[in-house]
Amino acid sequence: MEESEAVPPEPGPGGVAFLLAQLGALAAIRFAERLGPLGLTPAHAGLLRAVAAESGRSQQAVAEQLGLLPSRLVALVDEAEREGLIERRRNSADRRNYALHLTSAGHDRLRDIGRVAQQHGEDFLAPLPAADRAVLGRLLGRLVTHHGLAPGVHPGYRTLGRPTSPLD
Amino acid sequence: MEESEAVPPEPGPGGVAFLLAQLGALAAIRFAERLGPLGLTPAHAGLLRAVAAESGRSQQAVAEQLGLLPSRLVALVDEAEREGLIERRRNSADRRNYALHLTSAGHDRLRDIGRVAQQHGEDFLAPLPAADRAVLGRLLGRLVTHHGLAPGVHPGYRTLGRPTSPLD
DNA sequence: TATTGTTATACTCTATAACTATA
DNA sequence: TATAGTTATAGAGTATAACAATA
Repeated sequence: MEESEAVPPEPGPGGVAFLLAQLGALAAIRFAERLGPLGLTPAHAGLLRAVAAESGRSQQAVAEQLGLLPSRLVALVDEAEREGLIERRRNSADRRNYALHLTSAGHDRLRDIGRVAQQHGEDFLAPLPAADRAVLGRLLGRLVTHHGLAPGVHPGYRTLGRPTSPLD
Repeated sequence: MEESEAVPPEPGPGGVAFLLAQLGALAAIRFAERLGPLGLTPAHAGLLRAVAAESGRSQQAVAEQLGLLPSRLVALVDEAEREGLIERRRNSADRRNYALHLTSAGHDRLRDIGRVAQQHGEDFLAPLPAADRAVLGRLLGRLVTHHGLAPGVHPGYRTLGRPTSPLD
């Protein structure tokens, strides 16, 4: 009953999927902006989270979880290591690979990231009352499940917001 | 009642805003994949739509609407023109600028894009019954309005899926 | 020979600035 | 001099392949 026949000749992008894409991109941009002052990008945040979630994994393992190329992960780990957030520890059993660990500074930074993320979430959803936010969360959760998205992994940890005060 | 106190020490990205970012990125990727066989990127689609929405505008005007740099728009228009989808017409009054128009092939292509977009939307939201899709649409619509997103404009018409059969 | 991490290369987009031709 | 469009350049990501050390 909502859909009249007066659909315009030029196919509008008015679909819900397009709204999702718009808002998702905006949310990512805003989050990246908030991360900037911490000297981090979303990809760094994802890396710290992935390492914290399971310490001691190899770069390959983490790269695969995040959907990043190994060569890209090298650069991210380099930066995080230079900042003293992540440590590469040689595996004495198989010395080809490194075991990745967060430093204590890395854990601190991860807590900062958490605070930033929470504030971002609140602000971004501010226009919706709590009940609606919950409904939205459930609907999105169903889509996430259906599309097989991994819990903490953003498809495309690309750049989005080189830090104001870079990692180096 | 849902939120127990057992919130993990590692701040999860579990917020609704993160779900939005994940799904939005995925929706954009999937749309780009569907556009590939047409020899187009999402940015091309946005350009065709913008031109069709108001014929005869200058490149500057379109670039501003889409949030693209003028220099980037030049490349997009070049490609679309090479494909015979867009026409640059000299403005005889002020010969510094061009008036952009869709060709008839451009209109055809825009209809193809519309079909692709609609199918994409249906498939992406398939797991939700129609009533839920409507609810989701309303909630997202409120966020879009609140954040001042322009109707047909995706923040960041970046690459996402160079065509399988490129424009040149 | 296979694997982990690393480096090298090519391509594309972003961003800025310089350039041209008009005005 | 200011503006529309264009070109040039620097920086950063993606993707692929080659490479070193180790297994």
